[in-house]
Amino acid sequence: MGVLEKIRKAAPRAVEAPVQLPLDQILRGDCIAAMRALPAKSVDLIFADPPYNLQLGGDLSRPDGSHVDAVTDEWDKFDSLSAYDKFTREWLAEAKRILKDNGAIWVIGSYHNIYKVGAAIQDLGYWILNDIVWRKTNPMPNFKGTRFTNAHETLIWASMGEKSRYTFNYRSMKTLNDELQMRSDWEFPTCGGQERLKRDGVKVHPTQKPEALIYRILLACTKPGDVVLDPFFGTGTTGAVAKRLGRHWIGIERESDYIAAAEERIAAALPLDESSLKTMQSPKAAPRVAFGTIVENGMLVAGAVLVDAKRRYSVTVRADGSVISGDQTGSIHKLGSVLQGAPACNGWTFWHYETPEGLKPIDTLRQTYLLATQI
Amino acid sequence: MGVLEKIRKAAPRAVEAPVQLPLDQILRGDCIAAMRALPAKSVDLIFADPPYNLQLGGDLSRPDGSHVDAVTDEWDKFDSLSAYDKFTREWLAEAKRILKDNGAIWVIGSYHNIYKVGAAIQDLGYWILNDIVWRKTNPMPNFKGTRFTNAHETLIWASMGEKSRYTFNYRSMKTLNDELQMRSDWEFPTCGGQERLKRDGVKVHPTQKPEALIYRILLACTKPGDVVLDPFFGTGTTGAVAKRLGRHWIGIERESDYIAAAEERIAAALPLDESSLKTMQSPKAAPRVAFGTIVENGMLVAGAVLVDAKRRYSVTVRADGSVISGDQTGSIHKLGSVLQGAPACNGWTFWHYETPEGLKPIDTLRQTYLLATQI
DNA sequence: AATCGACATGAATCTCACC
DNA sequence: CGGTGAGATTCATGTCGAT
Repeated sequence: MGVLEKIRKAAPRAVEAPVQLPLDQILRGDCIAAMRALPAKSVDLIFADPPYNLQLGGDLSRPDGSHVDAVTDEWDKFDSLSAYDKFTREWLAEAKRILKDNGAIWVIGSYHNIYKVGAAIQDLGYWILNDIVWRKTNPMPNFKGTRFTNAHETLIWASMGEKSRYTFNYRSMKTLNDELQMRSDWEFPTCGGQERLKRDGVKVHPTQKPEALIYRILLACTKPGDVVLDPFFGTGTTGAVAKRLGRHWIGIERESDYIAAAEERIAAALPLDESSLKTMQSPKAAPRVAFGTIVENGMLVAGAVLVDAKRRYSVTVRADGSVISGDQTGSIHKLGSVLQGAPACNGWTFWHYETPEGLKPIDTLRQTYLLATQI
Repeated sequence: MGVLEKIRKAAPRAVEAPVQLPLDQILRGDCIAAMRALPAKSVDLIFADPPYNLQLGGDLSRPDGSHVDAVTDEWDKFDSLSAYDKFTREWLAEAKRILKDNGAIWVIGSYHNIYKVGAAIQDLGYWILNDIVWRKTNPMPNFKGTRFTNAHETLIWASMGEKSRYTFNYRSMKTLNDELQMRSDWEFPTCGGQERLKRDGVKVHPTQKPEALIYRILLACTKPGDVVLDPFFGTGTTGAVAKRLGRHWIGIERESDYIAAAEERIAAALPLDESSLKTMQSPKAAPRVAFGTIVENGMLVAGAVLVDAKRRYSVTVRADGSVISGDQTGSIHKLGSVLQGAPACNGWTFWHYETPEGLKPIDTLRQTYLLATQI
């Protein structure tokens, strides 16, 4: 074996250890070119929100005559369906090179593009694990009455191959969903209100995603310290959530306006145990509220301590909505029963949190949440 | 209209008529071969529930029915994936030939196959109108806790092309949904109980679809008397629902066990009577009333003044049913849009007239007129 | 100080018959 | 095939100003 061959063979190993990843940074530039500059097998998870190639027609107005602000940005325009197909396969191939063997990818899209994305994912040898439906609580109606209200978007979750050992924090998801398996249909409102980034009263990005959506994905499919890459970074939702959850992130973005907004936003994001109350929301319709939802919405933060009414027991809240006491972990209900040695326990009424007015049962948080979301 | 003109208008219909379709029958045989025997542009709607049989583990059969040994190596996987792709494109191409220019297709699938199906639909020049999520109220849990509970299936609704004029009974859907637009996420239980066909206590078909799902599709996208083709007929859910709704149906099925079950089932299905079908018709079918008719009948007199709800604009009614404001004249719709500077305006709801009880939209006059002249 | 109503807006492939 | 004009068409949520 010649020297060159030896070097070639040795190179991969040498690369593996001291991998030089631009952690917690935004790389400015074209998505595919920037990905090419990243080392192979170096990233744990990719979350991608690529252009949807909407192909909108003329102007659209509401029945009241007001104008609908559509996505008209250049980055969403492609010459043809096959040009979009080519673009999709190129970035997905680069993504596969960059991912670790046990890594995984999430891609979000709508019916305009998700079938092309999914077909490419399968052709490239990824293994689809689930598709997830994001049901919007407040979608834009179909103003002309021509179709069904387009009330959802689709996410595809895929591993590197059939045998790959991907990360799935099953317990976290089950706890987040109040001891029921998390299903493939998730309900969140669209990104608006305080969370929506604006400059001079105008939205910075036309398609900003809700943090709650990314939060659930990173909680389900990464471990603390993992590296999450977002090749279509936009205004940095992925970076902000990754920072909150103690994950490393890398963003790729072309538009400097978006980069500036993202940097400011991520700088202001607080890691979980310090973050202050936030108002996001999720479920509705269902009278049942998972304790995880209370945490997801920031009404209680990870690290908060809960005690029973007589302060005999205490537990600490974790990011996935489970609680911990010594070496015991589980749902609020489970730990209530275990610590008391009782056959069952309603965690909602058993556990309390500190307020300036004294202890209050966490059920008041659930009531507040229901009031805010149900009317 | 003179006699000659009437004949000229009728002529195209005469050409359409003598198409020889095997209505309300099950064609036994291979789906693609049977479709080839059907005439072009003859069917109004296709509902298809193609086999999903990919990556299910254990036994696997190709779309053509041949057996595939357990998938263990990459080549086999690729082979089965591309074979499925080829099969999908073949039957979708035949479907496109058979459909009328203003026809449409529905296909149901899961993440195993729906991306291949959707990509093929787009490549073949169909135009996707919506994708619909069927949320199962009672999905099978993920027993191993390795993924999210797969709690939904996906349906794609596509027309023959971007400009095609497909059928969509908007009002029926809105009524069905309690006067809110029907959304793209539908909730139904899986098919079970009395509805599930069984023989000797064993389910006849592994993936029988709930009738409620097909019912909603046919109600939304067909008119009474339309022809619905189901190329993967199975136990005939499409036929049973079509018969109930007064639509013609054609089924294609290979397995004689399924055919026998389907025939028995459809024979027992009872059609809804005409009057109940009629109530589900769109009020769009109600005859149009010109504003001039209202004036002609003295319900408003020339010289009457109309204003908008906030009294910001006003127009005067003229004898021919036009309205005037300053030097602007035209229809109630045109002046509504011109005065507001809006791209369009529904004059019936925009303009109001004075009554002792206050302002009322002129649409109430139209309703009164319709009530008095109908029946 | 609460409450109410007007107004704004969100990844949207958004009319159709008749000259 | 293009132009024209009549006619049909919206839900949930957040903000802000008026009462």
